[in-house]
Amino acid sequence: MDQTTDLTGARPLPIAGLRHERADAAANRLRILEATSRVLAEHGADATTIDAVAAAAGVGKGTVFRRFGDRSGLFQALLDEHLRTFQDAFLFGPPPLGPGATAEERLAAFLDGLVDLFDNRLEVALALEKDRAGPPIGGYLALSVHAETLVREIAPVLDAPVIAQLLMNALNPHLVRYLRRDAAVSLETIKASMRPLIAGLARPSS
Amino acid sequence: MDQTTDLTGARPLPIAGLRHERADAAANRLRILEATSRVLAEHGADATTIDAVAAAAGVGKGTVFRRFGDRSGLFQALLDEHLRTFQDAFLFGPPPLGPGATAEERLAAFLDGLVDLFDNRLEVALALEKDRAGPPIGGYLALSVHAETLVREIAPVLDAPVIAQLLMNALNPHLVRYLRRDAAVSLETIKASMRPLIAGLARPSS
DNA sequence: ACGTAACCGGACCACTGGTCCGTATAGTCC
DNA sequence: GGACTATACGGACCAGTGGTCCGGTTACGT
Repeated sequence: MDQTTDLTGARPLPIAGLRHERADAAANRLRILEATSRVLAEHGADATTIDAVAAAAGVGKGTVFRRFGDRSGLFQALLDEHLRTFQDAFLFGPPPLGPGATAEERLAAFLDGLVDLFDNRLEVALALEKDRAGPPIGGYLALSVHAETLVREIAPVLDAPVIAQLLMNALNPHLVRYLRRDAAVSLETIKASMRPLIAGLARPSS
Repeated sequence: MDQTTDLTGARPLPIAGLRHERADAAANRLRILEATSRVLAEHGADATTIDAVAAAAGVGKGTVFRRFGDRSGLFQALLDEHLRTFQDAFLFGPPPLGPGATAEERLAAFLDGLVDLFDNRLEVALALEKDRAGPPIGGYLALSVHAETLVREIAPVLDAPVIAQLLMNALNPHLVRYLRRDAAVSLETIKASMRPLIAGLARPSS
């Protein structure tokens, strides 16, 4: 995906067909992403409007849209940064998340990681959730594919894509927030509660 | 909850403390609910704004808000009508949904029913989803409680409320729409894919 | 130094949920 | 039937939001 390695994490351009991204444009992208993080952390997902982000970044709102296309694109870009770390971990990292453990262990670790991710980056995930409508997009897609692969490996006979979707859907940011904040459920409990859901995959269904 | 039996299904008043609901008011509530159904069916959840509903009902938009409080309240009232049937079925109806089957069979039937419900009343569910933020409300609450009871019965040792939430979350209207419409997955496949998720509840986790 | 393609800012637009209040009317009591 | 009042009605109005547009600015290759 990246053709030029860039320590800042900025990708060449979200919109294709252009040669260079001007230095000021790149700088603004960074400022915007950073401002988004800040506003999310300080004021929460609901208060993080594009206007607020633009103001915090000291930039016109037109600039935000030009850089990221639309609201969804902004949060996707931000979340993708975090997702990339997670992705590396489950693709190339040490077991049980990475290769080297059984598929079932890996799936459990993957879902645990997803819980942690939502807990850490709750506001970003919530903000993104607001316009997401069903189909997994952006960084989520890679996660889906991974989950699907693991499910298929555990239970070749079952309909892996659907089960993977169901499992990933069970954990959504809104629910994590509710359980953690309002129901005072610990992360460990949430993770432990996911286990029985995958425990039934291995045995052939009756 | 209902203190006066009313064949039309209209409840006394959404807002407490008042004696009678005037006849014109009751009639308007019905017209609004009916118009909402129609608009949802014809134009989809996204296009179903309060203005559109009010216009379709031949009523001022103020009337809609007075009757139902806010957007969420309108769709909740509409969905609750449908949920009530489902509720009766799993509380008092014949097995496997109603009492008389094992808890595991009942849970499976319950989730199947939820899939059917989302499939039948997809647009209402989607419209409601738009403002719902985490905690189950209105009619959903009763469903949660039921699911929780069944889970507890199957696996007394596990954290039933959390697992119940996870299971119900796995099935959300957005996902059902995506699977059905874009991924061309059959209802049967979705239902079948939920089975392995509950299959693991019974056995003590390792 | 210059020309141009790329970029910027913020005024502007369309649309939405929600409020408000002057007017109309159902229901009741005489 | 008439009058009185709580209740309800309608739609103009408001504030907030995502997204567009374009005149003016600036980076950067030549």
